[in-house]
Amino acid sequence: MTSKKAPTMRDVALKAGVALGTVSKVINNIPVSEKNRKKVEEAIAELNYEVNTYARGLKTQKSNLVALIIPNTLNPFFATFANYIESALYRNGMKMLLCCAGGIPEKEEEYLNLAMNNKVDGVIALTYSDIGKYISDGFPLVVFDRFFENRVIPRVASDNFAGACLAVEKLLEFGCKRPVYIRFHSIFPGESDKRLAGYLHACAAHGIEPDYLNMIECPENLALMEDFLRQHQRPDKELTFDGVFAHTDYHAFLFMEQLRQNGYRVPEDVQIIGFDGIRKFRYPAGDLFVSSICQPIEQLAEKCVEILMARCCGAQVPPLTLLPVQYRYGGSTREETGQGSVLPR
Amino acid sequence: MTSKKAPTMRDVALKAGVALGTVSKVINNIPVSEKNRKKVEEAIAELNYEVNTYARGLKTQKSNLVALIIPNTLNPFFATFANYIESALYRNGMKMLLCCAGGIPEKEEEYLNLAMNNKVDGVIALTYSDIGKYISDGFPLVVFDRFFENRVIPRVASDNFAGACLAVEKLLEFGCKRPVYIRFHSIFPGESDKRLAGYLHACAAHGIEPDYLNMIECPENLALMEDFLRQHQRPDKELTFDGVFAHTDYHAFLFMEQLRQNGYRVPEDVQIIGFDGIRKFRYPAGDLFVSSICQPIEQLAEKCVEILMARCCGAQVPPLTLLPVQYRYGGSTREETGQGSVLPR
DNA sequence: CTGTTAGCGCTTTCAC
DNA sequence: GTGAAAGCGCTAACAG
Repeated sequence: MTSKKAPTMRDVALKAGVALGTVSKVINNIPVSEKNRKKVEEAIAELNYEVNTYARGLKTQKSNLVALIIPNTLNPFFATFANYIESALYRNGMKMLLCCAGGIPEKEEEYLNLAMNNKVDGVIALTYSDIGKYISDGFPLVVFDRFFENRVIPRVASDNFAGACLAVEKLLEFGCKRPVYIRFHSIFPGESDKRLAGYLHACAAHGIEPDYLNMIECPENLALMEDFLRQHQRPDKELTFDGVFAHTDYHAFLFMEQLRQNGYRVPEDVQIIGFDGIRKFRYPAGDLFVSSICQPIEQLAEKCVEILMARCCGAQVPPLTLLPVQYRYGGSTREETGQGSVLPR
Repeated sequence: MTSKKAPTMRDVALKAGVALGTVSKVINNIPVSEKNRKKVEEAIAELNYEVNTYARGLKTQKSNLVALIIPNTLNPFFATFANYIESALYRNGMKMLLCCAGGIPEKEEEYLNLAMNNKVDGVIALTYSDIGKYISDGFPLVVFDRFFENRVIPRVASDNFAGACLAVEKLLEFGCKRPVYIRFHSIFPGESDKRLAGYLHACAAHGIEPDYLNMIECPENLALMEDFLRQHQRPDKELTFDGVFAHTDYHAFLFMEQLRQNGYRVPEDVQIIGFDGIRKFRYPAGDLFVSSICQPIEQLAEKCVEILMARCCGAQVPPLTLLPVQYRYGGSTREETGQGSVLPR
């Protein structure tokens, strides 16, 4: 089967006793007499014919391929995002080329080039590197979270500002008096930077003195958290804070472990809320690691695809689309109704 | 940039003042006079020329594309596998088309068809459905774990038999007297079925009466574990087992939680070893959920790609390749040297 | 509605 | 070495 040469449109035309163009029309759903359509369809079935994508692509300059650039799929957030991007693309008749660029700028550039040269119809990027310089306006690209100066690239993100406000408000609602923020941010500007603004805004709104760790994400995360902890211990070991909003679930989890190792109880002594909504073992059925402001990963992915499709059709698309986040209980807060892993819908 | 038509080989030839074929030769590294090569290379650089993959594919019937079929990337094992497949393919100059088939047999079939019709150069599949009937021998396919009757498809898997033996031996080494096995298997035959044989073998070798739960993976996992627990409680609530080898880390984790909810301590009262080596938040840096027999996911992925590449070159490849697994401490055993998340290398 | 035909951009003969 | 030319399989434009 593999060894034999695949049948071409010409073979189908011959077998059906019609012209090449007629076969093409049948395949592309262009009106053809019922009689001929039947004949062609039969011939196609008999020969097990399938269109050759190269020949078609050469002609149409369309591939029905979209490249997704993410750092990796080792991180469950990226992996989940990729999963839903693939689903959404598939529903749109597209296939996904996955690029795990993980810190290799040339690899990102290469995939961007694929789009430049019409090998893929578009690119969706969730990337932490300086992608901006490679692309021109009008390029079929949609980015998640990241902001590129002087570039008009449609962006999709969660409402990070509202999410941070929500985190603070939930902590207060559950009895915290002094919520702090532990931030480990990327060096690249993006929507997630607004978590800080949201935290500050919520503090101001509730008359709370803001207090936060503000560091660039680095391998010394743990040591920095340790320092932060020490600096907030009174001589009697009591902490000067009773609530933590962490930049991500990962940081929330690390800090929770650190607090527990130091003899503090979570959520009894300190309540913690993370950001992202990462699950144990499997999204979305698994339990959260910590109580969290959950990003609507599936909807974010769908929105990226929707916007890319619109863009490819030449439609006007909004420069920034923000999707709402949601608080969910995950064991690190004192909310007693807790239903950690209940599905979103 | 995107709006302008991409330069073709003809443009390069014109600019360089050579023939079309000469440009082609330069691009494909076929000997050409130094003078002409220079001219062509300059023209390419100036025009920012890139070969058109469709035209090339139409001619050569090669795409440098490989499809990876997995159920999804929501599960960290699959996601990690996909990540390393992508890396390995990239090192081989290939790009990865990702198909999350998740229970949609038609989707798998469709991607398999891509290979049938030379749209992709090969397929790697980690799938739990009846893929066997769609493929013929000689097809450029490599599968992970799964076994297809009457088909000669190269397979790659972990050494599940040895892994199960190792689990039992580790439990015994750490002081267990009665290790049981909790198995939730797929309905499709594969190498992971050999975990049962391994468990039985190890029991026999150490004069232990085997005792195991043997169920098909289903939504009632938890209830079945609950039943198992009840059936192994003496009237005084003491358990008739003191060690558990679980089919996967996920099942190990669920059972550990259930034991704890029932007042048993892990690892003090019961020690548990899972299978897979799933990490919290991120492979391989994150902590294990439980002590585990870890599959060498990266090496497995690399081996799949290596075999596929060999296969594509028409080389003879082994029908089954088994890679060694490794025990790692993850908190659910009484090994005291415990260094849970130390990297494999 | 149907059949014919001209390329899409490339690789690969084949003479030179 | 090099250049000319024949397609790869398809779509789309055109004449019938």
